[in-house]
Amino acid sequence: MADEKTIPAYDAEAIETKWQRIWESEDTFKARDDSARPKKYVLEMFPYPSGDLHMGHARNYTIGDAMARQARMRGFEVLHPMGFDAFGLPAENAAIKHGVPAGAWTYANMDTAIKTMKRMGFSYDYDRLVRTCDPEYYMWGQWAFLKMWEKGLAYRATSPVNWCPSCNTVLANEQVVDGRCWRCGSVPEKRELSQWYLKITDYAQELLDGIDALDGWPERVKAMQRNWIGRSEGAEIDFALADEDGVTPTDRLITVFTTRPDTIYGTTFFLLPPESALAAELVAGTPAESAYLELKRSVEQVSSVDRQGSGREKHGVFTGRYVINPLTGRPLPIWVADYILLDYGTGAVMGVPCGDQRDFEFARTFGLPIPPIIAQRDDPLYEQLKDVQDMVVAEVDWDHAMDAEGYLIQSGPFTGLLGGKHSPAVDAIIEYLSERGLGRKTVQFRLRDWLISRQRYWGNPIPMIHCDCCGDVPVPYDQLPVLLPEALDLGAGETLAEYAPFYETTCPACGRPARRITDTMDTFTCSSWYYLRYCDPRNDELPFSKDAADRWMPVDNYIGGIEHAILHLLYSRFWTKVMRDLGMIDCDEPFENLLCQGMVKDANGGTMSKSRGNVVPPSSVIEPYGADTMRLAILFIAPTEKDFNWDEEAVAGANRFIKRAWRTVWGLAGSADGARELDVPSLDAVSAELWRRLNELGLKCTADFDRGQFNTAISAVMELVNDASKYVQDVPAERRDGALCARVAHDIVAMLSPICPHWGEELFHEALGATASLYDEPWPAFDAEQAKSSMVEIVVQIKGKVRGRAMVAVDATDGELEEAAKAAVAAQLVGKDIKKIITVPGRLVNIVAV
RNA sequence: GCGGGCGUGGCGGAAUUGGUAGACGCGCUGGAUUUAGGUUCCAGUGGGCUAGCCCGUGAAGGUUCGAGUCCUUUCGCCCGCACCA
Repeated sequence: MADEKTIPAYDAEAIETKWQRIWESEDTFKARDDSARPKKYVLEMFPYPSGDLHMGHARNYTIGDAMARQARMRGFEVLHPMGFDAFGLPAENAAIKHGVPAGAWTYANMDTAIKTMKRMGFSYDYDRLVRTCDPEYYMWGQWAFLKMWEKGLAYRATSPVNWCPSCNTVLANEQVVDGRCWRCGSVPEKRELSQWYLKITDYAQELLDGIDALDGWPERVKAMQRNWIGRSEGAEIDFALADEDGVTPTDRLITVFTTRPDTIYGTTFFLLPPESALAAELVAGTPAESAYLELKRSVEQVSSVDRQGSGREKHGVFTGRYVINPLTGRPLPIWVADYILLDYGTGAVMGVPCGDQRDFEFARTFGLPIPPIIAQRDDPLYEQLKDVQDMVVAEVDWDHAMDAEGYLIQSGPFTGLLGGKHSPAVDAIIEYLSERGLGRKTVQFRLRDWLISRQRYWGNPIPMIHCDCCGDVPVPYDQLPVLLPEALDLGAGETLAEYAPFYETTCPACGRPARRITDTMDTFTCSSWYYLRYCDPRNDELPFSKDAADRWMPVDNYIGGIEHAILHLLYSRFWTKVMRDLGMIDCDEPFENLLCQGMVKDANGGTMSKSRGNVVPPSSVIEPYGADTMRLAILFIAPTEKDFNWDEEAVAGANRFIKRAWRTVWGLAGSADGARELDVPSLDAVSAELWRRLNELGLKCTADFDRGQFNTAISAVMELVNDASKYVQDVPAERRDGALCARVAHDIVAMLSPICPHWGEELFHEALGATASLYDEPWPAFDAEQAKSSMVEIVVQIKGKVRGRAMVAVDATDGELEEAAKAAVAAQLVGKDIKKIITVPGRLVNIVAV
């Protein structure tokens, strides 16, 4: 019998070290490919090894670990792997700064991080560890590139790209955030370069459609992806370039894209972007040329940051040339304007000042006419022009464009139709244009192809060879991997492009001397499929076997930061679909449920950063309190998806609870009677109530775990610990039910163990006498029937206001409920007329009386 | 401008389908233990007053026997995208 004096002290460090050693030596968390249990794949976004782990990692992995451990107890075969996104620029920078090879720096950091992961007690299957900078991993990225090359999904093209002058490399569109480099914050320059791309646009429609089925993803992430893909329905319309006389159409057509073909009768000018080759050609040698060149130059000087914002003043130059409006036959002056983008749509726009705010502002700036072609029913113009097909009113006096729905006026045969996005007028005009070969219905995406080449050393080499005779030739599969050389002297500024032992080779097609491509792939290519490699991490014939991937995929629970809402999560969806089309897997969405955990801020709500000096390192909590307290605090302070401010008091509170629960379990264990089965009918009233609470709170805790709502799961266990400790305190030892004590102790330990695993194992073995791991133990079963009490307190309302309470049998009939309720508030019903009585069994009775 | 989300005590936050608002914890107040501090334990803790009633989930309406929850309007905040035609 344990009393206060014999309960061992809670020594977190000793307990945690002990169990970490046992789990490791017993392979407790190995995922078995041949298990008959249903699978669950729990995954946290793998870290970049830039040093030790920080609080954000600790939170991310604690959430995943609690899920993984609970899933195991719930009978799943759990795959819970970890790895490192190990290529990237910080390693190169460190190499240059400290003179250490990038690889050595990276591997040392990974070792540090693994130590911390183990110290936190995360239940990873370390046998499946993946490091993206290992040749055994990255060669399969090269393999995938070659497969995509064969399918036409990888290609080389020359176009204006974002060049980061500080990182000395190009960036993908997705990596330019708010007009700045996602990593270093520099403003990228536009450069015309030959670069390598993956054709993610081939999957634009499928990537968009797939979002609808991602029920387990947060709305905001789905919204961001939809936004990024940016589908627009509209029409392409061909405008004939006019001869130099400005009125005679030539054979040369310039096509525009518009979502509002219904407004074509309101077009009064035609727009090209400053970078347009056509614009340069049109003005060459004309009086407009110098003004055009000046505009072009000024646009190049303005950064893309400053070019943003709809309030910006618009600049333009008239080229002196015209196109012909295909429906009205009227000539339209061609202007070059700085608000037109070269790489969206067709790079040419019809200017409709009446229906588009930007065009409106442009027209006002340059004195171009703004004829009304759309009006709402309550607009006087509507009455005046609803039947007028010809242009009668050539100018409006509005102060902004009318871009809402309205009825077409002065619009030829389409006058009177309802116009707007997806309107009858749009359909009618597209049909009219199509029949005459002047235009066609089309869909535009904002999504661009994924620019994957980087002019950096520490990355996965693109497995291509350039031969002067044969062009770009793929490295044969049997020559993979293209190894990244380790002998480069980064400190001296040497690059792959200058390192002859790497780039000198022969052409696989003709055998003549040729040069390897010295660009490496964007690190996001490495992180786009690591979750597939975990399924079969040591395969040396394929990136993964189909059997293994089909067994484990999709990832059931994916946990990580919101910062990857577009980049990583979109690329991974794309990669998965490519693998599916290669016949490598059956599934076509990699992540079933996505949880974006909130940030850990400092005590004042500020972002933790080294430069601010407000970083709370995980070790500062582990050392005084232990990993279990840290895990408990992280999960209890706030719901997983919300930001929280680091709170030293709350951590101390978590430690207080874990110690109290420790004492309570030992106290219960001291009264336990392992030999006897729990006999519920024989329990006395106090014991029966504890039994009922165990079932009630156990059910709540289980449901909260299933929803990933750890803060309330913990609060349910806290309530149970409160009740149990009161029981031990109030009931004399000889009157406690030993079997009940054993059961309650066991269930408290089991329910808290996904969160405080070392604490759980120690109590399970030392206080409760178990011999096998707690994680081979099934999650406790609770019974909804046993959670009910025989009597229940109901609320008695009069006209919806609480006026009294009554104890009734839980299975009381409506009539009994009414009688009990009336008795409880009899005094307040005197002289009143009861109109109606509503009864809600087990909850309340509402008496409507006046 | 477009899209997503959120407003509940001093604080973090609870509240399946509309059914006792504020679970659980932090903090605070009082008490016990203690030489003291800390620890632990007990009691209390939304606001108001005339002390058993009134008011209370950003605000105002509505539906309902009954609204934090549903509907309408409105205010405030956060996040993402944005000269995308």
